[in-house]
Amino acid sequence: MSTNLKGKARVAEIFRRLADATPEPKTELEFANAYQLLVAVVLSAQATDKGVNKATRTLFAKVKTPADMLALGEESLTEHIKTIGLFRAKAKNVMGLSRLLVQQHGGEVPHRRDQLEALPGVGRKTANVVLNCWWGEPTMAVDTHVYRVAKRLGLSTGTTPRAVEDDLLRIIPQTYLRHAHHWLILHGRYTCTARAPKCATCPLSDLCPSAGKLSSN
DNA sequence: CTCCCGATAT
DNA sequence: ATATCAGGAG
Repeated sequence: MSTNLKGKARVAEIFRRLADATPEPKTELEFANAYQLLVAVVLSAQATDKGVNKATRTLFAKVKTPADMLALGEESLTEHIKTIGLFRAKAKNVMGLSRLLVQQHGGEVPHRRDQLEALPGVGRKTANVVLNCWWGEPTMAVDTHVYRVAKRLGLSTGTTPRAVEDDLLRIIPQTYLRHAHHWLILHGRYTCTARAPKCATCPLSDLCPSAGKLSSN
């Protein structure tokens, strides 16, 4: 952290650089509509996007709506997602949320946090992803990457995803909020990795209090 | 807090 | 071999 920037100026510079590197960041999950996005995000818990995409490529060719999923059935869904971790619980949740979407939301994905979080397998983080990725709302989904990167960069000292989310929403300039969570995810996935962060080639190293420390925060 | 749980990177 | 991967429910 050699660059002499502090407080709001340092935070702004961090996101200015991330924005410069990836002007229009987007999720690496593959989907063709809001329902498929929701399912993909539920399946992505503790799994890689690549692994989820491999499974959903064949699944989403057949299943485009919650009604399609009910018609497919849990047994068949389980077969499609067997290569993804936690597949039994996820299959049950996806069937449950699909049933609820048909019964209570006319087969549509609700545009409201409380209605999203009422769906089985959907918590705050998943709801935040759908609200941001589909409707472009300035939410901050705190996943494993965002949590790690935010703490290493000293953007938050929170010890829960919710605390980190609140800190980030407070300190990130409005203009960057819409894309902030994708920037932090991409940075965490490819540069500020969990085990061996690439500080030597990191574009933020001069702004980062953890640069070169090789801990895991 | 524990459980869920296969694929991949290190 | 084992840490990690777009977490959530009980």
